[in-house]
Amino acid sequence: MIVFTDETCPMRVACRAIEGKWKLPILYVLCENGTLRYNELKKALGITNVMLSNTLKEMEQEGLVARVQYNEIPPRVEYSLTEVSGALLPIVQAFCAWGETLLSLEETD
Amino acid sequence: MIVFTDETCPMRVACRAIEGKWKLPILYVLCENGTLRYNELKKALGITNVMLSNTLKEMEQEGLVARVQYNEIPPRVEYSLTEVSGALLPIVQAFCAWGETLLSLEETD
DNA sequence: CAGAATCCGCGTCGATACTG
DNA sequence: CAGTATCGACGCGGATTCTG
Repeated sequence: MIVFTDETCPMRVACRAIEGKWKLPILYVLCENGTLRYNELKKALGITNVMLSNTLKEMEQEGLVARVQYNEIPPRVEYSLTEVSGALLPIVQAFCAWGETLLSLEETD
Repeated sequence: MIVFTDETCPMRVACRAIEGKWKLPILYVLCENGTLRYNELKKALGITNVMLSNTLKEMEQEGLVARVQYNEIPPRVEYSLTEVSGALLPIVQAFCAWGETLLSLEETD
């Protein structure tokens, strides 16, 4: 029987990579909109500074987002997908499509 | 710009459906193994009674798992995917494949 | 076997204010 | 503009025990 408890269970590894409330949403808006600035992410997500900056920092370390900082005034920092997270694009889109069917199911009851 | 804050954002709807620590893992083991009994789920996941029974109850109400109870002694209850959650199968598998690539990346560093 | 009940720590998450 | 600092609440999630 396939189990989730194995350290090498791929689903376990994948789940750990996107755990938390905001990682998937962040990947989503980056998928849909491409490169975004910090405040654009914030608006698109409806997230607080604490959660956004912490989550982005984690994701950067895990290689899920790329951060580019321009030394201008006012500051400009842009976030985008990486090679690793870019591979999630079809999955994100399929997952989204599934969300649409859920939505249409809700309407009919 | 595509935003996550809209109530009708499909990603938002989809995320809400699988939120929490255990819903995706449960769907995964049901995808991989087919119908499972309560204790089989428990073993495959490494989850406590509280979390398993609560999460299953939620998922049943949301239409993500089907519960069939046989009135035998000792009791037997079997859980399986539904039409709605069955649609997630390709996504779960793709997500798993992504987990494999993560795993292979970990090995090489 | 398939849960329900209870108790509780700790991490998640958010609001608010502040800074280079 | 792009964050950091601090504080606090809430509830997720777990250990243990018990039941039909």
